[in-house]
Amino acid sequence: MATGRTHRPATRSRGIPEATVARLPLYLRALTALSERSVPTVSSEELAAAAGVNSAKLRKDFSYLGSYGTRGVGYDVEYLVYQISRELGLTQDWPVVIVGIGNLGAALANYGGFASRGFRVAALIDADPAMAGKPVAGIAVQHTDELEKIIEDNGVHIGVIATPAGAAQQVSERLIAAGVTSILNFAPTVLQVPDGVDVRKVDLSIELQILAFHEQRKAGEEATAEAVVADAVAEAAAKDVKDTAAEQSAEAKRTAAAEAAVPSAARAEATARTESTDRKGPDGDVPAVMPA
Amino acid sequence: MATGRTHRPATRSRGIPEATVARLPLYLRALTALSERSVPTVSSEELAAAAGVNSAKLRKDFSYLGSYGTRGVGYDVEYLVYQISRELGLTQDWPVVIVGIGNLGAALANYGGFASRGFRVAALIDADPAMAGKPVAGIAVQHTDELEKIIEDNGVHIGVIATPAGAAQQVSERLIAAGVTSILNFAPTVLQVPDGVDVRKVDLSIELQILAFHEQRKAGEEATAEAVVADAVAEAAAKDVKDTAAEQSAEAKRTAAAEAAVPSAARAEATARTESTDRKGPDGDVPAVMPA
DNA sequence: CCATCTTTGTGCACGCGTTCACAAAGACAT
DNA sequence: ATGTCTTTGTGAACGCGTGCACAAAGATGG
Ligand SMILES: NC(=O)c1ccc[n+]([C@@H]2O[C@H](COP(=O)([O-])OP(=O)(O)OC[C@H]3O[C@@H](n4cnc5c(N)ncnc54)[C@H](O)[C@@H]3O)[C@@H](O)[C@H]2O)c1
Ligand SMILES: NC(=O)c1ccc[n+]([C@@H]2O[C@H](COP(=O)([O-])OP(=O)(O)OC[C@H]3O[C@@H](n4cnc5c(N)ncnc54)[C@H](O)[C@@H]3O)[C@@H](O)[C@H]2O)c1
Repeated sequence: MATGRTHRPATRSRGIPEATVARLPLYLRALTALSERSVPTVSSEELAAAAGVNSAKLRKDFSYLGSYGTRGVGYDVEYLVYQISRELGLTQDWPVVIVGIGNLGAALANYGGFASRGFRVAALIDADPAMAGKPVAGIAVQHTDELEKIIEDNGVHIGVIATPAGAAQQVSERLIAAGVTSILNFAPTVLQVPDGVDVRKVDLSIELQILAFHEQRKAGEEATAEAVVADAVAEAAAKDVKDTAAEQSAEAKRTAAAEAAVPSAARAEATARTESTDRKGPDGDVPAVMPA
Repeated sequence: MATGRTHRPATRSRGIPEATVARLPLYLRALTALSERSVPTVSSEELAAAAGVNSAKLRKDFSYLGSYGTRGVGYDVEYLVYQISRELGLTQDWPVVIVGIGNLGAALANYGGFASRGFRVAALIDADPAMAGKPVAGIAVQHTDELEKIIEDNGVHIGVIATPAGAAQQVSERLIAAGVTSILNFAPTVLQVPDGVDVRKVDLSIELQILAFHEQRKAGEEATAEAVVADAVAEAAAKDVKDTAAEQSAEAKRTAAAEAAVPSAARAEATARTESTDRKGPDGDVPAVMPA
């Protein structure tokens, strides 16, 4: 889910591959668990299993950090925890602000995993005047007016956006102008940011859609005759539109497509459909325009 | 953040690359926004800009679905919305259960973006008897005892796990045994699942750590002499441990590493450190073992 | 009907990431 | 000290994803 990486060629000689960086937290978590159980050393095989990756991959990942293992024995757990933590910049304290203290923002503020790894919630910010001063997770919510001052006073470089989609772009601009250079975005929008600013996004809806794709695949394999037929109907209808429209004006084609697509979709759905609600998300989230 | 994909070679002839699948929801969102504004057609260039990707990539992605564009004009918005929706399996209704109705689970249940794309929250499940019957987002929470029955009765194939990390593996096993084949996991654990089950994870902590890594990089570039020195000290201490330990037994090396790593880390931190809290997350989240 | 202009669809090359497989390093026993 | 056994670190091959660049398709205007 990485986005917006400028992927500068790393002036620094030691360039750790992005894919490796993304796995380091995984290794760190597994190592921390071992450390708690006072396990002194661990082999690449064992650790890889715990982290859910290939052991060769893990060894190669570690090789980018240096030679921290001992052949015939494995890796020293405590030592590796320290090295990875240092590489990830976790040996220092990162003040973080959360903007948008609604359902999600409040949950994030309450999340313990935040503080447990060197991240400190420096402030909670919301545009709703009614929220101002109200404590969430033991911290008083501050109004958006204070945003710039908060960022600057606390030397914040990492911001979390949990506002409605419509406000996200503007919020990101204010954060960046005030000094933030890393953003974790929970709003379903593509943020436009200048070079040098890293954006990572977490999008529940996208994750579910990807799962749905594979789920449909699985269902399609033990294809019920019924489903195949329904699909064929939809397919045929779609093709008809295309072929017919080819001989028409672009305008006519568009109309034909829109009209034909809906009924065919409805037909394909008929088998599984339970209830057709009005698809209209709250906040700025765009409603799906699928057949109603 | 894809995980656990079995990556079966796709019996079906039409194999859409995983990277493309992950982008389809992005395109769909941009297209839906255009559709709302009644924009009839869109060029690959425009749509790519809206989705934040390269236009060549977008065209190639669409080419896997078929030839849905018109040269010299672009793509028909409505038609493309339908095709992508169908490809993602969004023309059918997917019942979803959320397990673990705490801070996060409740926020998810309240999230409108869920229902807005063909996903229907079929049930909310929690192990806490006190929660049972309590309505969250208009749905009564049900007890874990009912899990299997709920899954089977509603034909649920997609499950969301928002329990503490310690419970996640067990919950996933029950879900899978009851018929779930796709899991969206918010708990910070690597789930062990059988072939044929897709798992995608959302891990806030990992995202922040990745951001911290890049943030540290940026800070290192306009390296203050102070920071360089502190880093060098830590580095030297670390090296010392390694070199010295090489002449000792593994046991001694481990001890030396553990002891030396802490003070050197503390030293490196000294500049930026604000407050050293006891790192102990709630729930099953593993506490970081870094210098206290 | 022809010319021009726009935009798609894709062949191709390149770079990154993954995985295999193995030589070398080192622990440990004798 | 020497041999055996375990496990690392990495060279090399491969496959996937990305982006360039362009030919072909088709719209549009004269
Ligand atoms: N709730 C979830 O589970 C969930 C899941 C995935 C994505 N999201 C996304 O996260 C975002 C927040 O979701 P939510 O359910 O918490 O919504 P919400 O409506 O409960 O909360 C949004 C909050 O943002 C505040 N806000 C609005 N404009 C603002 C601005 N310009 N500056 C600062 N604050 C502002 C509002 O006052 C409100 O408190 C949405 O974009 C949503 O699509 C939510
Ligand atoms: N809150 C966040 O912003 C956030 C962010 C990232 C990750 N997470 C992770 O998501 C998970 C939930 O976080 P939270 O803040 O909501 O925690 P929480 O403690 O508020 O909620 C956990 C809920 O799960 C229920 N539960 C416990 N064991 C269960 C079981 N076996 N079956 C069903 N339900 C069970 C508990 O009764 C509780 O209601 C945690 O693993 C956390 O690490 C949370």
